[in-house]
Amino acid sequence: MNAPLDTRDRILATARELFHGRSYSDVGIKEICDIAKVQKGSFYHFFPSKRDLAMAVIDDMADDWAHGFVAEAFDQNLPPLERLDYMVDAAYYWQKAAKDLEGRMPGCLFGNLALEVSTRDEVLRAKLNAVFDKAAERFHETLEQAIESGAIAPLDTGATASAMLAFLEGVILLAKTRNDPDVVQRLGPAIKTLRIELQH
Amino acid sequence: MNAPLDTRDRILATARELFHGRSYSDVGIKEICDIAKVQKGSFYHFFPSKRDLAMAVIDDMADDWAHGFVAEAFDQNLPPLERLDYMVDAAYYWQKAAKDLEGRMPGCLFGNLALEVSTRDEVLRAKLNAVFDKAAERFHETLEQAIESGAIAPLDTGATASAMLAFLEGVILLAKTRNDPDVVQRLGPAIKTLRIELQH
DNA sequence: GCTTGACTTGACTGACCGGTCAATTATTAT
DNA sequence: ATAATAATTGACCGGTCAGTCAAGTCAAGC
Repeated sequence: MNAPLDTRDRILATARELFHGRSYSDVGIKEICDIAKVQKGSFYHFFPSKRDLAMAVIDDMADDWAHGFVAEAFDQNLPPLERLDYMVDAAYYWQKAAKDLEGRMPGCLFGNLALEVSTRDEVLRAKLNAVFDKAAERFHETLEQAIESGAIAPLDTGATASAMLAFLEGVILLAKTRNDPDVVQRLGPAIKTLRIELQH
Repeated sequence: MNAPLDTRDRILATARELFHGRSYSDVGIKEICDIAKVQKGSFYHFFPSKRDLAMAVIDDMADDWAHGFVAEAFDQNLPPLERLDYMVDAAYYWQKAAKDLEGRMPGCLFGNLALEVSTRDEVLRAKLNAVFDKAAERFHETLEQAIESGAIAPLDTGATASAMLAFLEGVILLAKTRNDPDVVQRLGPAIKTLRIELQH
């Protein structure tokens, strides 16, 4: 296991881990290079700037995310409402594992980056926004199907989907501040109670 | 108006504004001093370190917050559920005003700082945690009163209060990422639908 | 008038920041 | 074999970072 990654991948993986565990501005390129066993010049051969690295990290994580537990959680074979619980569970176990390993709850990389950089980098903000849009879309289709199957009464699926995403991010934010993954498990399931009614 | 602030207050007010509008690590002491018209040495006469400044900023903001619109929103004379709407409204207008003024949504200073620093500074994390605890307490008493008055059915007031705070923070996070205060207005009212049932 | 202590000044430190670059070595295509 | 290109090296750049410090200013208390 742990097939030898090529230089670019090593930079990417290291940066992702460090950005997630600390923050964008707290992690310098030198530190990334040292850990990834790469020279500075080599770094700049693959990434024109630190900002471009951040872009790549977001893409990379969004990809893993979409094909990983998000794909599992939003499995079309699962009853819609169970997907929500699955998603909360996945978030919980992930955060718990990270805390057991490193002592601290890293939170959500996208949420962390969004609050840190979205006031000073319009392009990064737009990219993170797109990631959130995609996530909201998964909630959206889940809600549509839940209504179709009669599991819940009709409601404003678009707005409620965004509200659910916001709630999940908020719960992770609070859990991170409390440094306690259990917060996710305790509050998370309330995601199913969120409702925004249709306007008539 | 705008009585001449003394040096310490000028530093504090400037730092608060800059930290809120950008981020903790993106704002340097030199910049704060330049804007506050204070010399570096004078700064370090009042604040032993940048971190101590952050502490003071959090205290300062939490104070203004508690005696400002939070006190208004959680007015004991208002029907409990209306307080929740008031809180959401207040958040919306604040963010909207800030965006109209500066072009960007700053979000919540506490949420921003929490995600940025809580993985690398235990003391700051604890302080932000305490601010959240206090806020959750306002939600808590509101829920207790709502149940007492029969406005809502009994539920786990402690957990639901935390969930509401998390939701508010999440909505502000999403709105900031979208750079659109209207998100707060559209999703915010769903805070009243959140429910975590009592364990029997 | 003298002392004390809070406050201010601005030059300074050393570390670190993101980023550059010319030179060198591997790899690949022809 | 050779030419072209991709990847790597490590020294180097100007700027900024948080923080220090010695030298003062100034007002209050005695």
